[in-house]
Amino acid sequence: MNYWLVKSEHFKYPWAQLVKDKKAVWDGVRNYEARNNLRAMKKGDLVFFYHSNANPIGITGIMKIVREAYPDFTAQNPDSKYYDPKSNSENPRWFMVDVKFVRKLKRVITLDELKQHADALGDMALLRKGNRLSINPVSKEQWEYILGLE
DNA sequence: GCCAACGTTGGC
DNA sequence: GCCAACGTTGGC
Repeated sequence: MNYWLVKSEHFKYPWAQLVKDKKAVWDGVRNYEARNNLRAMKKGDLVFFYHSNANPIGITGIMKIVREAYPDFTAQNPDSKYYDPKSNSENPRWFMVDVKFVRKLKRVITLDELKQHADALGDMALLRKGNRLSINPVSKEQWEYILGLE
C-alpha cells in the first residue's frame, strides 16, 4: 500500500465536486515525473487531495485509487485542452487513474501548518522549494503524522 | 498580478 | 547533446 498527494486547482477540479461526484477520472497529467508516479499507483492506495491556488491552500480530504493507470484518451482528442499530437493509441504517452471519494478531513490542513511541521515531516516533496509536481509520493510516516494533525 | 523555479522545446 | 527561449506552476 502506498500513499500519495495530488494537487488540484480549485477552478479545475474542486474538492466539492468530488464530494458530490464520489468518483473522478484523474486525467490531464502532462508531466513525465508526475506520470511515472501515476503509473506507480496501485488499486487501494490512499491519496491526499490538495488544493493549490485556493483559499485556504491545503489538504482537504482523502481519495482512493480504484483503477490503475490506463491511457489518457484526452491526449488523442484534438478538441481537448490536454490534446497531445505526439501521443497515439498504439504508444500512449500519458495515463490517468480513477479515484473514489473516501472522506473529508475534519478540517483543512493548510500548507502553512505543514510548513510549521517541516522538521517532523522530513523531506516531504510538497514542501520542497520550487516543487511544482502535481503528484507526489507520501511516506507512511508522513501520512500518519499529517492525519495526527487533523 | 508578480515572479521564482523548473520543465520542455527546438535550433544549432 | 547543449542551452537559450519560452511556458507553466503555484505561493505570495
